[in-house]
Amino acid sequence: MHHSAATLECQHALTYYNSPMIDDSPQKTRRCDLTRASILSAARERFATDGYERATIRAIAADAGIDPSLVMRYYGNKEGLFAAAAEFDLCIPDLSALPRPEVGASMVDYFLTRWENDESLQALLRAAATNAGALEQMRSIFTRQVTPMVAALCGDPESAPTRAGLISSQLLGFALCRYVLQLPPVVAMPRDEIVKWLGPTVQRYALGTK
Amino acid sequence: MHHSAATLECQHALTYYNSPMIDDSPQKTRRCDLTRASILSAARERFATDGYERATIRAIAADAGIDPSLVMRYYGNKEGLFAAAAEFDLCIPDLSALPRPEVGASMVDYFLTRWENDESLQALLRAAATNAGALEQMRSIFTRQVTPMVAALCGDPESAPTRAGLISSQLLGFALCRYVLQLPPVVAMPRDEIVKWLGPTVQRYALGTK
DNA sequence: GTCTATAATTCGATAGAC
DNA sequence: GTCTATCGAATTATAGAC
Repeated sequence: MHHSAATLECQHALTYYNSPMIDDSPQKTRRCDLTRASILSAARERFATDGYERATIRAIAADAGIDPSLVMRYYGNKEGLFAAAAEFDLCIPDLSALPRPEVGASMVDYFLTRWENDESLQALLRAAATNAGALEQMRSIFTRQVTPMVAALCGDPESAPTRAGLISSQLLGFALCRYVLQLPPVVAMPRDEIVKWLGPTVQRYALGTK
Repeated sequence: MHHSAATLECQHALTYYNSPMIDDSPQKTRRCDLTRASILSAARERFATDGYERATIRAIAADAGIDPSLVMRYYGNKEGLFAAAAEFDLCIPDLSALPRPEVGASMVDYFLTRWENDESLQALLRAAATNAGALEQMRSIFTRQVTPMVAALCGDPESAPTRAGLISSQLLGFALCRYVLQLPPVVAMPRDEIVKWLGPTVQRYALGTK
């Protein structure tokens, strides 16, 4: 589902459009919020399917059923819109409590779920090929979320970045082939088969040796 | 629309400037050919670094030191130019003669060399995120070159497409992280270490079991 | 063969009415 | 708050001079 970026932006809007003295505790959903949410939703879909350059503000506004100038009003410019649409947290769960031999399969399973339920990731991957902001965001997620997770798992701060890079190469590569390139046999693979094939690979990258 | 008039234009020019009776076997390099070559070279570089949309014909022409309209004359339109710049053959060598346990490492080693010496591949990967033609070309390479190679290797026509998909996911994913996303630890990995980590993975995808 | 000039679109962004 | 109208810039692509 759609995460926290919308909420953050809305809070910003609330503090701006409401006098500091007014208490808006009843969480009233205003038309403004609906508009903002529909823009973000349409933006995620367009960015995910078309990439950064081909996703036009006009098309996004049309999908959201509003005027293009509203997009500019709420998000400043196209970069700002993309940043809001692609902002998200991997929310990596704590895997260190799991039995060691299961971490590989668990990671694959978790990332598959994440990919299928969040268009932001696809938008980010597609856009990273051409857009500098998207690229920086992918690097940031890798450094601040994936690498620490792997470090906590393998307990070796020295090899953790390399291991995180290897894991990312396999998981991102699979997502690339399945969701972006849509190679037929990769699209056709059932979920349990994916876990059986990729699980041991990720397991070795995370905890094994060369 | 302007179909594949690119090659047609060239042949037209050749038959026009050479009398049908004249034999030009000594491979005389004409100015026309140099121009075409410099355009292609500049196009590969731009498409590889900027992706399809951001690589403009103007910039490519400027890099090649010629007029933008010449690009149109030789390649018809932007799609035609990209097709010409990204067209290539993986030239996969015959690995079936190798000792079985070495095929994984050999494949990784071969693809690494290919990636580092041919900008077309990077151009194709970057462009595939947004351009339909590039996407179709990647699928074509997968179906007509990678899958047959894997089939010949594992001897099982049924599992070959899936195995080819898995191998592609790892190799393309690594290229994505190293050349496009440029994740620091992945960029820093020395070549022998890459082979040691990815070799067994590819080996298992090609010949092993789940 | 190469270049000049420009047509024809398209898009991001702004100003302002209501 | 939302929409109309439009500007300015960038791009692909064409026509034609030399």
